Amino acid sequence: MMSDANMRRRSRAVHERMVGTTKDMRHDDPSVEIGLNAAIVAVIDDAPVVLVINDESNDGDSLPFGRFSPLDHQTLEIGLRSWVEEQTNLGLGYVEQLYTFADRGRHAVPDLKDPHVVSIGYLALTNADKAETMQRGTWRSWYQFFPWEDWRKGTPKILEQEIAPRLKQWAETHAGHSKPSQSLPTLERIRMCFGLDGATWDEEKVLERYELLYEAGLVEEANRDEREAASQWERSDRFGKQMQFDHRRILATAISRVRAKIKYRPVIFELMQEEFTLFELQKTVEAILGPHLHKQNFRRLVESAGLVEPTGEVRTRTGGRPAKLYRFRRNVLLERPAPGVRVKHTRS
Amino acid sequence: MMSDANMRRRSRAVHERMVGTTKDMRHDDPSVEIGLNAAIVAVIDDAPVVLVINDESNDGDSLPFGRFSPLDHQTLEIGLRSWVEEQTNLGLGYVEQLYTFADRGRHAVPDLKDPHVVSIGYLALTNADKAETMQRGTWRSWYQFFPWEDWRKGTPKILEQEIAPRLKQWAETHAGHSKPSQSLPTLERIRMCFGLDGATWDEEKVLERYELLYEAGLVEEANRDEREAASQWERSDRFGKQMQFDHRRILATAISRVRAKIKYRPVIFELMQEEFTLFELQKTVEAILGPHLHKQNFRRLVESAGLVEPTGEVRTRTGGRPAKLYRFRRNVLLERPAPGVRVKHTRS
DNA sequence: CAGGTTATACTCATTTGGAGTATTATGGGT
DNA sequence: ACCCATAATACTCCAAATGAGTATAACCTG
Repeated sequence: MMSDANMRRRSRAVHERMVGTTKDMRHDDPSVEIGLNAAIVAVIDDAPVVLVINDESNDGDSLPFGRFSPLDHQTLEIGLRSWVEEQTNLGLGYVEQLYTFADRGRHAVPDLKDPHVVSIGYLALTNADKAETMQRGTWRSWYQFFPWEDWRKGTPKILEQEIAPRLKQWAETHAGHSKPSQSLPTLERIRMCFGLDGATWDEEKVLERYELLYEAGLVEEANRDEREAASQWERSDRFGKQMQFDHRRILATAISRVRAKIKYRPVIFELMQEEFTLFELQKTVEAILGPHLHKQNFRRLVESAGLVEPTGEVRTRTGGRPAKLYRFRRNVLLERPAPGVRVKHTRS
Repeated sequence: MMSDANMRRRSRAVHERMVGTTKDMRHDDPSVEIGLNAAIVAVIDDAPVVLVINDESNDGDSLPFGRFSPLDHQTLEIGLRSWVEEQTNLGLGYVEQLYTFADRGRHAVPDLKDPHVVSIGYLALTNADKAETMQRGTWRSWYQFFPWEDWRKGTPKILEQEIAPRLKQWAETHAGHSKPSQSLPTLERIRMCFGLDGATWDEEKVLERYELLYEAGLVEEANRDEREAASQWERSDRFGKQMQFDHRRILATAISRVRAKIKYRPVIFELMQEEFTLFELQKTVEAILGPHLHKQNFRRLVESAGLVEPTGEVRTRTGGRPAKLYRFRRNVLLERPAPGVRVKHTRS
């Protein structure tokens, strides 16, 4: 138990310790601001979409973002929910923290008189129902920002035609320039990230792929941040639409996270309406992961895992035999340690 | 491409946007400080240990922590590595961000004139070799802070004797008081978290368990933070040694993360020395997860996954037949999409 | 009511994973 | 030198999980 006096003493101790550890540091730091950014994801008409704020700026869309004020909100997440609701009239259900960035010169404003921003990325999942009440902003397919992630019509053309050759060229010209922290030779990293030359495509490596393209200077943001001469590149969406600040990186992190998470937690149901057919569920999983699932086995998987239960109703006009409707069995949480849609890909 | 003028314009836009979204917020916020906290983990003599700073304070040990200064360090991680090295003379290998907390009244200092602290937790892994060069701080078994996580000698006594009855009692007296965000009834949460009444123990739920004990007021930090009357509890380590601030929560997050991660990424080798026997490897995995592995199957798993290769040498004086030495095959990273020690528990 | 279409059920071969038995190579005592 | 406790390693067995089909059922359209 701690008295107020003790409390205060502790508080001083904190300060001394923290300053003590930074004796070589400058003390006239500009104040730091906390920025919250949300990648709000839904699946609409079998397409994975993210909520973006259209901007007149020519740096592209941004994710909804705002400042966190410690005096107004008890926790980061409460702050996030509050201003998202305020801005877009969209109540968030599932929310999860992604990552905190504070890179200087990457997303912070270079003018030192401006406050330094530490930005905390969040992932939120919602469903088409709730999405309808949304006011500001636009739902945009996330493949507009990451066209190479879209395997719905087979291997994306951009991969072999643009990305692979350009990355390899870059790797050769910059041989040995790879950071020491990167233990893998650049060519191998490229191969692994993009599943080239027989390596398997790992749909979870969204962030790694974006970072690689960034390093290679292929995404618009890299040039922007480098402030290189305007001549080198025409502004182009060839490698996906750009976004403001480091928002495309945050979105990449978000996609990586959802793709990984639906495999071991039943978060996929955050994206579904209350009742759904198994095929609708499959389509939603495929929208997130890529369309590689075997229909019959998917049914078996979901049913035997006890993730769903039939409502008794059916959905007609499916084009064929009517489909039974199901709902999420919230009780799985009580039975299984880590229930998720543990899909593995088919070969074909 | 962006001119400097554009850059500046963008910078203003940022400011307006961010202020715009916070119109109802107070603007005299105290400046915010960024605190970095590191849970530096190793395995020494088959025990999982964490580096703590001994403190004269009666709030217990703390994790190494320091302030992040955006002007001195390019990124958060660079800042972290820099002061850890400075303070402990320990070079960090594997480092991974855990979570960012900014809860008011929980780890922040309550006096508003003190700066608000946003604390970012990191996990770092190192091995006994490197650990020797360490200067300040002490290696302490993490089970001192979480005795109920220690299943090395069967089900921990504290679980059935102390935790289960007290939690259930708490759940009954506080029926219906559970937060709306928690959809599960409290009793069910307790059951799931601690594997009671037939539920399976999930070694990854370290954070959930700690949070539950915190909510129930059983861990020392809860009383400290609540500033309740000193009479209710004698200061006691019954539910694990306390730590300063929210460091025990950060450590819980770290343990959860390592326990999950070794299953799908080969991070276990960060904790090993260069050469090791398969049994040493198993002991290390067990130190992290709990000792539930079947020796023969563990070998099969590790070898068939191609995670290791024999060095050709053997280790004698094992007490029996000499054991072959192995080293980590870094090439697995090039072959398998997500290699890790995918252990599942045995029944017995 | 035929034919197209989708849902659902069922089969089969293979792989994976848990559990146990058998064999081999040391070191320590006698 | 030999016995044996001990640990390492090899091998077997069976059951469950998984990938990939084929077969059947129930709707809609014309």
